[in-house]
Amino acid sequence: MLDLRRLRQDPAAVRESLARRMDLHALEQVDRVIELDARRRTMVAEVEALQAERNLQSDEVARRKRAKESADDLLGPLKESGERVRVLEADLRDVESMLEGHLLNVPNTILPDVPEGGVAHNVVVRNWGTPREFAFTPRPHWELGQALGLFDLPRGTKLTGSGFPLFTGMGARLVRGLASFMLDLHTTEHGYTEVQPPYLVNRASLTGTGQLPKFEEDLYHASVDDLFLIPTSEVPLTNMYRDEILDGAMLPITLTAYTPCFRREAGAHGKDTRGLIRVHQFDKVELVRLVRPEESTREHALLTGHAEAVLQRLEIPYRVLALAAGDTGFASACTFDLEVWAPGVDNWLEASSASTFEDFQARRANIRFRPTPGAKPEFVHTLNASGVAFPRTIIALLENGQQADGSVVLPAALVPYVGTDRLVPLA
RNA sequence: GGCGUGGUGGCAGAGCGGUUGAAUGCACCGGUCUUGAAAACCGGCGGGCCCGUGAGGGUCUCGUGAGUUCGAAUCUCACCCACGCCGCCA
Repeated sequence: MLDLRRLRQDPAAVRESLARRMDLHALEQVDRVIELDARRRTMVAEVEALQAERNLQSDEVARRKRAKESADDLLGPLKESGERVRVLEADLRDVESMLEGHLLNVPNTILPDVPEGGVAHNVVVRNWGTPREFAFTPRPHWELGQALGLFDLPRGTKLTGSGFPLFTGMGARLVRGLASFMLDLHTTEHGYTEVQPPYLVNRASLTGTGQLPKFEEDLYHASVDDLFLIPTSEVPLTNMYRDEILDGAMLPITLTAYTPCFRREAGAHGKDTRGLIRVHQFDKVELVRLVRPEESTREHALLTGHAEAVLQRLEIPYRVLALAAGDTGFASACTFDLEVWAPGVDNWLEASSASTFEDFQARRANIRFRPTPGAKPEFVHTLNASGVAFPRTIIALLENGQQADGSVVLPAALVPYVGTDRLVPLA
């Protein structure tokens, strides 16, 4: 949520920043917000002036009653002005709810360093690792997975539908190993606190992080209880501190969680339907940081490094993309994507997205802190990154590690967790 | 699912329908004292919004929303949440 005062003070700067998203709708929303904000302030002044007058008269009634004097002459006018206040307040509430409705649909502003343009203008800021030279044509992960008995996608489809992968045997073991490996890395070496959160969350939580109200169609909904399956553990982790005022000494708060993620992927039908590239349910280890505003740029780099460390330990070649303004997510002010190299499908696949939201989520979720004891509360800055998403990591492990004999060599870091250095085809 | 109890400021915990934004204690901030610290003492101390360059002023807020009333933390209704017991179940 944007800061109304900032919008009021310098609407041109906000509009300019939003324009970089190349989202005309956002600009229209902002204009509505500016208009409603002005209306709201006029109405507030009016209601409050009337209330102030009423309060004085009401105090006079109280004073006279205490002095055992008659106050009957004041009661009539007070009753009447009470009705007027009631009406004005109802109008005010209407305007305020419209204002909030529009404001919640305005995306975050973009940071100055973010590249201009749309998806095509994302910038590769660095590469890590060197894609292997293959003496044979590398096979796609779905062939490898089937040959190695790691997953059974047709049966997963039978259980639920397409996009709900079923891992089996060493595949299931690999998933479990990856979870332990990543959590161990982040908790022992990067200092995160491990969390095991609920997988269903309420509307307030999803509004806090920005998935609602705009992206409801992307979420699985348990309608009887009006709860939603989490699309990422960013939602429960960030919302842990919703409506709180934190002690500045607690910051930065750094959290990690291993959870499944559920995404309807509405509008993505027919895209990347093969294998594990795009699925409705996947596991992910998430990293969330709540930090002091002045730290957020540095924290963003640190966070990105934590996600990169996972891929480095797994010896997976990857590249870091600075997303262009037009490709940056609704709530994000700046995002770096980590894309792993997948030789079998001959493509780079997003395995992590590291974003800084500045105070956008903190305003929605009302997460504040006191810079020093006794000081006025300020909004924290929130950041998060996948550290990292499983399916595409598994794709990269399989496709990069595959050997001519059909086996897959695992990176050394994973051996203690999976119990073998090599996955071999079923007999 | 049934019955019961309760939701007040960072925490604990008072609160007759009218100088109560809310006693008191703790915590916290500033000060006195001290070589320093502790203790003691003095003072301050919720949050949002609006107006104001500022000092400051106004308004709202005692789970949420409606209602009664000139006036509600205090009365009524609905909802939400927490806790306890029973039932069911991992």
